[in-house]
Amino acid sequence: MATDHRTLHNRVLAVLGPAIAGDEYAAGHTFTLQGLEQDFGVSRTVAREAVRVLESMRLVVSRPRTGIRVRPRREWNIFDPQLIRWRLAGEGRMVQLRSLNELRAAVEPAAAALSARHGDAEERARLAVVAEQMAATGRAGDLETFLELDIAFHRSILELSGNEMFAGLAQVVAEVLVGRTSYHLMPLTPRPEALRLHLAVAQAIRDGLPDVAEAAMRSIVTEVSTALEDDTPSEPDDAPSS
Amino acid sequence: MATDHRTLHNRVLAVLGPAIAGDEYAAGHTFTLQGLEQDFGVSRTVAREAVRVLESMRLVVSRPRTGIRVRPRREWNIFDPQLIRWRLAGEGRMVQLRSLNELRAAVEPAAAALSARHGDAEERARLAVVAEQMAATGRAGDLETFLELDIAFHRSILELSGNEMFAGLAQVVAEVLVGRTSYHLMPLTPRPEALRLHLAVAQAIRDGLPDVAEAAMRSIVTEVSTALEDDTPSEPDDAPSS
DNA sequence: GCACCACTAATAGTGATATCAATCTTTCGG
DNA sequence: CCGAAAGATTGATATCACTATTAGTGGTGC
Repeated sequence: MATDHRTLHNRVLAVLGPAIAGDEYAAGHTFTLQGLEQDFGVSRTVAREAVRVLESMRLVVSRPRTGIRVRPRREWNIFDPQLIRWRLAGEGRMVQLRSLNELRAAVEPAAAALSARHGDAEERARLAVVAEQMAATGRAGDLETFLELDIAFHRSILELSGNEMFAGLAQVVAEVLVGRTSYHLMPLTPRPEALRLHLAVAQAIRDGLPDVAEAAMRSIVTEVSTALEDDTPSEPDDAPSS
Repeated sequence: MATDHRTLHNRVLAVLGPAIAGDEYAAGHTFTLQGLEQDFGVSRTVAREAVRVLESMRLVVSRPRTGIRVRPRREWNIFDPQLIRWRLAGEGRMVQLRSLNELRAAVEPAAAALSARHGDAEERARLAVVAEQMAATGRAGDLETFLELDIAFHRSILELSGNEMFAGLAQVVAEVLVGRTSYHLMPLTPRPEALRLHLAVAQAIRDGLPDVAEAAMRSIVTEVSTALEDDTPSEPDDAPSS
């Protein structure tokens, strides 16, 4: 999940990416390769490779004589999990989380229904086990393990749906959950209602009840929505690796 | 929308990207930079930049001594519009379209409802105009203009929803519509029912009726789903620029 | 005098090449 | 069985020639 920092251009990206994604540079701001070389103390090759990546995410365009220009936000590839992580690290965190949650509200119930219909029986059964483990670690207050299980739970459902695009969102959902935890937007011990709902989803999927699974999943994400409205942001306890 | 082919590395990508995305190389297959240099007759610089882009899309990983390895498909950033276009050009076109349509079925009705609630009044009114134009050009059999209007219609709704993530899907939906048209998966003249539904969505959004807008939009995408089940694939009439 | 067009020059990015460093894998020897 | 060395491949730097784009500059015609 964490980005590979072995290469120099990735280390440049780890600084430049969040800066652009966090709106520190207005759309239209231009960099030059030479400027980047100097600012980061890297060779031209490295600077260029970093720019190529930003370009493929549509954060910037590079043109001769003009330099490297920051694109308006609406042109960005905002489904890139890397970009999501960068944005969750910045100012617009809460706005971003609310957007992402609206997306989850649209997709995850549909995925749960599909999973109940088409998912592999063995996998479906395993889901209930994960939900039980979530309840146990949740009540014990082991947030780290809980996060892992939570990610596994939602990932399994998105993958069980049999739809590649839904499965592709697993990475996005994982970023959201990690973000919510590391920025303390998660209650210290998960709400019992949430734990109950996860179990309900798992059982409905296991028992092949699409409508029940869909409704329960919808409850999960709408519960998160209301929580996000109330909660106040805070500093990360452990800066997520970009 | 079309990719910029002015740079060499983009021309390399235009060949290599569709080849990998189209499963011509199994997961685990490795390239070497030297091999790419020779195959494409480009310098190391260019080959590396192309690899960097593929790497940022998570299609490959590059490691010393090992080379450039193709990742399993489930790790790809399948929401990248570039990648979607590459995949729509390949064998798995129909599977991909069905997945994308299931995604649309989850998202677009929700977006339509949000637009009816929160969208700017002027923009909402303009939607009905676009729907009328669609009906006119559709009946006239002007598929090219129809496609443009269709894209504009869906893009407007996704943007009016006020949710950045939904707006980000506009690019994805556009790729789908372009793909369906250029691979002749679109009827020669749009079905009257579809035209009627687009108008219904536009009017419901204009009149601030979320539930009606949502239901009508749901009808649009489910109609497409059933159409996709029956239709048989065919060759592109004009290869879409990658 | 003003508008417009063509030419010119400066400025980035683009592409190629050479060279060395770092790293991972495999193999071979103890 | 373990560890060290060798070999292969990417990673990084430096440098040069090329090209596209823009801004200026000057001339021409109205």
